[in-house]
Amino acid sequence: MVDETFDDLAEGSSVGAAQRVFHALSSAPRRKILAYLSASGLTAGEIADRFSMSKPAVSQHLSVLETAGLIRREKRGQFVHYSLIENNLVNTLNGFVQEVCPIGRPIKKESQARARAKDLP
Amino acid sequence: MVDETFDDLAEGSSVGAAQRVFHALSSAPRRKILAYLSASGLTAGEIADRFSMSKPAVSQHLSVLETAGLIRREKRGQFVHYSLIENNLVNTLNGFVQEVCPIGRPIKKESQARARAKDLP
DNA sequence: AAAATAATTAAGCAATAAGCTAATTGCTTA
DNA sequence: TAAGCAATTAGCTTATTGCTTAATTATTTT
Repeated sequence: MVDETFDDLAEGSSVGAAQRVFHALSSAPRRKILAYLSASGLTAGEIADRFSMSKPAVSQHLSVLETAGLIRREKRGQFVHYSLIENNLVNTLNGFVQEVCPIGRPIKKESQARARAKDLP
Repeated sequence: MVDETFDDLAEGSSVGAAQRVFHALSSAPRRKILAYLSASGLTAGEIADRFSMSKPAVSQHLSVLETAGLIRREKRGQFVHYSLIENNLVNTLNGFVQEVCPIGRPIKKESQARARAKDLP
């Protein structure tokens, strides 16, 4: 067992941006909200109308999505309009896929080196 | 409030494949495991060596990843080798990005229709 | 066959998350 | 300014997660 304590692959803060994004995406209602917002901006009430849960519950989900940087909040009069921040979502997912999928990256090299070390006398 | 009860955007089962994948990805240790496996297959013990937590804890994470269809398990003698199933990971993330990002899809049309309905007398 | 090693399962515990209702804040309008 | 509506915050309950140590299963080695 080796303690490295890097929360995410290349991030220092205790709860990194990637962690917030992936946590936000782990909830089906939150993904559904993102899908709704991909069609058009909506007020908090319009979003809540599309769910069977209470308004405060939806508000919490919106808060999680906003904290993750996936949606933006804009107050107009007594309404709060929410809309998608497409960039951040795509960037985070892409960053992860890059890390896990095809190309070389630091952790890949480290892991390969360790794998090789085991094969030698 | 309207109850629609579709867990994922286009899936019927109570806990859909997408939900399992996103849940699996919501944990930093699990993402780290995926990153290690992207470099080369590893035994359960080799994976556990890379973490500060206990072996059973790592085993649980591996189980979650396997249930999500992100990694495969292969027993050879007394060792268990784990390796990445790249296809499933990429497909699920891509499916989600397709839904949320650029192109037309059922939920998009539905939401746009509802948004328009509000603007009419 | 006994002992050692790899890995998992089981049982239990503290921390977190997701939902509810009730209360609060902020804006608009009668 | 009082009433009403939009939205969030607060306080609480229940379920789930993520870990721990101890016990179990399966394989290999002596």
